[in-house]
Amino acid sequence: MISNEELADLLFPEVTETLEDLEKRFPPRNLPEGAEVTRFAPSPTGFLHTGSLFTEMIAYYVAKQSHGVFFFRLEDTDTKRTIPGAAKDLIDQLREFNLVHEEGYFPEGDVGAYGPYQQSKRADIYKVGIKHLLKIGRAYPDFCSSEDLEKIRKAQEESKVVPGYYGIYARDRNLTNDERAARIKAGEPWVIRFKSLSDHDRKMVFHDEIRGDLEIQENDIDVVIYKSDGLPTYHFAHVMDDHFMHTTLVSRGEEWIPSTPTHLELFSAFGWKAPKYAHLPVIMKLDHGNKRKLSKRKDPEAAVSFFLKEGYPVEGVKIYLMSIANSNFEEWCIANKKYTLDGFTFSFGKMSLDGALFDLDKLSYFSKEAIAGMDIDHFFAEVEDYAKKYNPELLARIDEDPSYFKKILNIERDRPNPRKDYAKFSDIVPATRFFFDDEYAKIKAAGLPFDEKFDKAFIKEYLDDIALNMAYGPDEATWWNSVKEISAKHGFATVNREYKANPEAFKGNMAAASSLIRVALTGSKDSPSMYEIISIIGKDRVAKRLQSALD
RNA sequence: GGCCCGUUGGAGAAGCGGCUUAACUCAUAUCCCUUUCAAGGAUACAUCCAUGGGUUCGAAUCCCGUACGGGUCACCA
Repeated sequence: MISNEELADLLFPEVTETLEDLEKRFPPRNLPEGAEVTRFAPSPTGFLHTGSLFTEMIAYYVAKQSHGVFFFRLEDTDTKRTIPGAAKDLIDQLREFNLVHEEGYFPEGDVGAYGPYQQSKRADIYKVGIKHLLKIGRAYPDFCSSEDLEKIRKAQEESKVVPGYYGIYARDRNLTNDERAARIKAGEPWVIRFKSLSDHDRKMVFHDEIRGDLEIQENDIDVVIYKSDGLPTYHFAHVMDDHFMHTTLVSRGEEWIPSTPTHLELFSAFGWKAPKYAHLPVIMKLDHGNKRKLSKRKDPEAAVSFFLKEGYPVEGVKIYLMSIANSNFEEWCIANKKYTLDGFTFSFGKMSLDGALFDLDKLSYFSKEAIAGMDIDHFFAEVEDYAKKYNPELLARIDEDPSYFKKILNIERDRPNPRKDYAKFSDIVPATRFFFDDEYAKIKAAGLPFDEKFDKAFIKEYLDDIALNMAYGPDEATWWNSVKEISAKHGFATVNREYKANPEAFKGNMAAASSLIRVALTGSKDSPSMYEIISIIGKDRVAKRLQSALD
C-alpha cells in the first residue's frame, strides 16, 4: 500500500523544499500597523483594459494611503493566451499614468524580495505547495482527458444536476494510491486536483470590504490546481503567491466572488490566514438600452490606449475613475477648490455596489478641469509629450516655433477662471489651425463665412480701415476703443442699447462689427479673445489678413 | 438551468426608520453676463426611490415574493 508521501515523491521527485523553507525564504514584511499590502496582477493577454486601470488605481491608493506596499505580479500561467510584449505595454501605460509599482515585475527585471513576480517563473515554488497538499491528502492526481470530462458534463446535463467535478462525478477522487502509482508509472497524463471537503448544501460567510458579509454556497468542486503543462491554475497561484508575498488585501473584479469559497478553503487547507478581499464593480456601457461590460471589441474607451492616443490628460482620467470609485470624491474636490487626487482618502465603504456606466461626457468635464488647473509650463510639456508620442501633426506645429505655440496655448489661461475649451490634447490641432499661415490659406480658400447682409465692398472698406488704423496695443481697452471708434465711422452702433432701440439707424452693433474682423482673422465666427489672437499673430500678419480677406 | 450580486432622474450618486418638499456633480434646457465662442452666474429637470405584498404611529431606508440587469459554473484568468 503506497502512502501519500510516497505518491507525492513519485509525482514530484525533484521537489525537496518544504513549506517551512519557503516561509524562511519569504519572511513577513516589516510594516507599520495598519499598512496594507496590495497588488495588481494582470495577465499579459492583451492591452490594458480601462477596468484594469480602475482596479489598479484603487489597489495603488489603498497601499499608498496606508503607507503599505503596492506590487505588481504578472499572471502568465496561461501560456496559450500569453501575448509577447503585452507585459511591457501594460507597464509602459501604467508609467504614463504615474501608477507604477515600486516592487514587482518589470520587463528589465524584477524589483523586490518576494519574487519572482512572474508566475511562469515560480513553478518550483508552486510544486512545493502541491506536494504538501498531496502529502496531507488534500490533493490527488486526476487522469481524466478532456473527452472524459466532456462525457461527465453531458451526463450531468441530461440528468439535470449541477455540472462539475465533485462527489460521485469526481471519477478519480477515490482511486487508491496503488492504482494512481500504477497509472503514473504507465505514463498516463495527469493533473492535480484539490480535494474539497466542502458541502454544496452548506453556506459559508465571508467578509468583503465593499459588500460586507457575503453568504455563499460552499464550493464542493475539486478544482484543478496544477495543470498538465506544469503550471498552476489561478486559484492555486493566487493562494500561494498572496500568502508568500504577504498580501493583506486582494482587490479584484466581482467576477471572482463565486470562486472565493474555493480560495478560502485552499488557504485553510494550508493552515494560512486569508487576506482581506474587496470585489470591485465592473465598469459598464449602455448598449441599446442594456447594460453590459465595457467591451474590448465594441468600445474604444475600453482600452486605456484610447485615452492616451486621444490625448486625455492622465490626471483627468484618474480623477474621473476616482469619481466613479468614491462618490464623495467630487464633493471633496469642490470643497478643496481643486480637482486632484492628492490628499483624498479613498475608502471601500464609499464604493457603489453595481457597475457604473462609462460616461465620456463626464470624463471630458474632468479633463477640462485638469487641463485648466495646469500652469502653462506644465500644460505645454504635457502637450509636447503627447505630440511626440501620438500626434506628429501637432508635433510639427510645435517644432516650427515652440514659443509661438506656447503663446497660443496660453490664451486666456492667465486668469482666475482659465479658458476650458480643451478636453483632450488632440482638440488643440483643429482649434489652432488659423494661427498658421498655410492652414489659414486653406481655410480662406474654403470660403470665409462673412455675414451676408454686408456687401463685399463695404466689408473691404471697413477691414482696410481697421487694419491700418486700429491700435494694436498696449492693452485690450485701448485696442477695443480704437475698434469701436473706427466701427462708428462705418455706421456701427457702439452702444448696444442704442442699436436695440433703433436698429435701422445702424449697420449693426459691435457684435456684428467684431464678427467681420474675427472671420477675416480666424476664418470662423467663434474664437477666443481677439485681442490675444491679434497680439500673438502680430501687427503685420494681422493687417495682411484683414486687407486681403476679400481677395 | 443552479448559485451569487445588484436595482434611487438621461449619467455618477447621497440617503443607513421620522431632519426628505429625495443632497451634490455631469448632461440637457432657458435666462443673465458679454465683441463671438469657451468659461462664469441663475433657474428648471425623480409627485417619488424596479414591482407587488407585509412589518411599523411612520419606509427609498426592515422582511418576503416577482420582474429586470450583471456575474459565475474551464487543465482562462
